[in-house]
Amino acid sequence: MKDAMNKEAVPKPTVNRLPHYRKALESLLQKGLVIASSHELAREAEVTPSQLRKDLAFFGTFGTAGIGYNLRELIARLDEILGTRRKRPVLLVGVGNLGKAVLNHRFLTRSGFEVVAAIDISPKKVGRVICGVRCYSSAELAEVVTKFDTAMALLTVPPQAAQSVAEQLVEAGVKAIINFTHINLRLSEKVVVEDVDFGYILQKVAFYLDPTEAK
Amino acid sequence: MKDAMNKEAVPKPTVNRLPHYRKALESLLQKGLVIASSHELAREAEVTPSQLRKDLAFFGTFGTAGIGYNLRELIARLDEILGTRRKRPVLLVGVGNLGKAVLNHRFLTRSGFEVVAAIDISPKKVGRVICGVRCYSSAELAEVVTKFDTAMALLTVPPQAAQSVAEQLVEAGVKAIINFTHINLRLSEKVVVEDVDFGYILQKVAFYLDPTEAK
DNA sequence: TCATGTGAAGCACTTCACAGCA
DNA sequence: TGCTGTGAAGTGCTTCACATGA
Repeated sequence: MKDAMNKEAVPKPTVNRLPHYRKALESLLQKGLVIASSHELAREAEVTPSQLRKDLAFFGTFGTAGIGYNLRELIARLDEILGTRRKRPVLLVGVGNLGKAVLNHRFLTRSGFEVVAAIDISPKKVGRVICGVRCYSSAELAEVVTKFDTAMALLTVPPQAAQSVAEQLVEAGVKAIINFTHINLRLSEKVVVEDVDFGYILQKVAFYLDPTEAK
Repeated sequence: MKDAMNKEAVPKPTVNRLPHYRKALESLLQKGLVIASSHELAREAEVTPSQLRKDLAFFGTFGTAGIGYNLRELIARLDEILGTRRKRPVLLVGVGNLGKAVLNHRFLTRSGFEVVAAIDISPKKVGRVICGVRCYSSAELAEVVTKFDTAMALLTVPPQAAQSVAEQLVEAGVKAIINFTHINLRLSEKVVVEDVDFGYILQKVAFYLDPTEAK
C-alpha cells in the first residue's frame, strides 16, 4: 500500500466496494483458483473490470501484466488497506436480541473482527458469558474499552439510551460506532458513526415495487 | 407525483436520501413546526438545500415559493413516492435472534411497514405467536405469502438455507428480499434483493480508522 | 500475446445562481 | 422580499482505449 495515504482522498464508492472485492477473492479461492484476471474477479464482485483496476490503483499496484492477480496476495493487501490484518477487537453494547444475533453470526469473524466483550445493564446478564462473550456492567465500560483496546463498538441498546451510551463510548476512547438505533447520534466529528437503519433499507426497497393496492 | 414515472430514471443517490427526508420531516413536525424551508429541512437531513430541492423535483413540485414546504403534506407525498401510504405487509422468514430483533423494533412500523407473519422450521415456534406475530411452517410459505399479500420478505434464516428459501419466496410471488445472510442470492433479475451484510459495514468503517498495532 | 495500469473521454451527480412566483 | 424550481456550471466517478510490461 502507498505509504501515508490520505484516506479522505479515496472516493467513497471505492471504499464501499473493497469489502465486495475481498469476498469475491475468497469465493474464487474456494473454487480452487490461485490467480484471476480483473475480468474474473470483476464478474464475481459484480463490477466492471476497469472499475476494479481503477479502485485498486488508489492503493498501489497488485497485479502482474499478462497474468492477473494472485488471490491470496491480494486478500492480504486488502486486509492491510482495511486495517483488518489482525482481527480487530470490537465491543458490543446492549445484549438484546439484536446483540445476540450479532454475537452468533459468523460474518464478523470471517470479515476480520472479533467481539471481545459485551456491556449490558441487566444484572441477569452482567458477569455471565453469553454466546462466548463475557458481559460487563455499564459502570465497567471505560475500563473494558481500555483493557480490550476496542476502537469500534456496536451500539444495540434501546433508543432512549443510545445518545448517552454513545457519549460514554467516545469518552472512553472508542473511535467508531455502528449505530443500530434510529437515533441521530450527535458526537464529535472525529468519531466515525455508521447508521444501520432497517427502516431506511425497507423504504429504499419499497420505492422500486409497485404501489400497494387498496383491497 | 408525476404520473407513470420511470423509477429507473431516478438517480440511486436520490432514492437513498428519500428515507432521510421523511425522517427529517417527522423530526421537524415533532418540534412543533408546520412549514419549513429547504434550508431548515436540509440541515435536519444533513444535505444541501439545493440537493433537497433537486431530489424532490424528480417527483413533482411540492413547495410554495417564498414560503417553504408544508411538512404534513410533504410526508404524505413521500409516502406515495415510497409506496408506503398504506402500511406494507412484510413477511419474516427465520425467527432466530435477528428475526426477533426485527419483530421487537419499532422502526418498521414507524417507517411504513408491518411484519404480518413469520415462517420458521422449528416445531417449537410454528403455531405460536412470537412478539405479536404468528409463526407458520415452511410448508405454509406459499399460502402465507398469498394470504397476506406480502411483496417483501426479510430473510433471516441460517446461511445454508438462504438460497433455497429465497427461491421458494420468489416462486410464491415475493418481489423483494432483504437478505441478512452473507450468501449471494442468485435469483431472477426482476426480484429486488437488498443485502445487509454486517461484515461489510464493519470493514467499511474500519478503513477510516488507524491500523491496529501489534502488542 | 495477454492483461495490467492509467491518461483521456464520457457520464452522472451536485452545486450554483437566478428567473419567477407568492 | 423570500424561497422555490431549474437551466447552467462544476465536480467527481466510471468507462474507454491503449501504452507498457510480463
